[in-house]
Amino acid sequence: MALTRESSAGYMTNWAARLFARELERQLAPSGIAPAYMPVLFALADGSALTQKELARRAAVEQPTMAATLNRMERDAMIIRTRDPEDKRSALVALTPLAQGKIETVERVVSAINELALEQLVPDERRQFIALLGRVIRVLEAQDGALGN
Amino acid sequence: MALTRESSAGYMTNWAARLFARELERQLAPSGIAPAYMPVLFALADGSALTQKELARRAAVEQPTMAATLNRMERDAMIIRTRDPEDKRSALVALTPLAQGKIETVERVVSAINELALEQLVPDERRQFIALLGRVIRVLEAQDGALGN
DNA sequence: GCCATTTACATAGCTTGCTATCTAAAAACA
DNA sequence: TGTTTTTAGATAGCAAGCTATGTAAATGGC
Repeated sequence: MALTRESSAGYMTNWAARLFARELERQLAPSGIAPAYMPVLFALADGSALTQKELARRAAVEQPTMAATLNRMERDAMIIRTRDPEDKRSALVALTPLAQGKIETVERVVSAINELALEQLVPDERRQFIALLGRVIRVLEAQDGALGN
Repeated sequence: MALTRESSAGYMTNWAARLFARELERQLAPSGIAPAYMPVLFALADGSALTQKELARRAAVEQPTMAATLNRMERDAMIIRTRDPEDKRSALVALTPLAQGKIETVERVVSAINELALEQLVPDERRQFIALLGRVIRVLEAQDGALGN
């Protein structure tokens, strides 16, 4: 079978992800929230404080990626890092009131974009889409875990 | 309804795309081909020469992104740019024999990764997955086109 | 024929991802 | 106790995406 971009799951997934990111960035811009801040925002929304390592795990990104994201969030006054007295290597990250105050807006934006993206799909197809993505992710995660890191 | 990453189409799509990219990079590394080179490789595989603008359109990336990709490909001796005598603003891009010689390998790698990613899905589900991605892309592209550029 | 507009590309600057590698603290163990 | 190993983060360096903006060539009116 012909290998066209339209029939390559990887190419299509990358393409869709870039379109999601563009739209998200556009809609989040006024709030001062960048897309990469979102997993951190949601993880700490309940007022808890977590380590960088735990945040990286939840966002499914590598440690240096999370370090850079937290640096930008700190610059933008979205988080504060406090040295962990129990373990001097690590810091506990918590949201500032500024960030707390933006969570609802972010949730609305995310819902709106998901709604837009899926607007041509009936409820059953939406569930299917999410479920299929989940199954693809599980396979690729297993592969990723199998070789190193 | 709860807004968890597992139920956000955007988050899941981004996650899947990153996993695809990691695996692709790993498997393409020995060949010296970076993932972003692929759309260029396939567009020029027949020996034709295209402008940067046309390559950007086919890869669905912005012009400066394609410019940077072509710079890296030139550095890696994958393409040659020849000034277009008809239009002194533009250059025609063609693959070098080095790049031509890698196309088959790249095709094999792409097929293998798509096969891996979809290995848990039956043929019908695979078609569904690609089709749903296509419909999501179409909606987001329309939105993107509607506001500027 | 000349000026205004459009077009093709270049460049600057930023985000978000990655790998590889370093440092310092904590934990394990001999 | 002292040494080795593991763990948490930091840092360097690169890829690949984006927007905004600049420049030079081509095009389109008038």
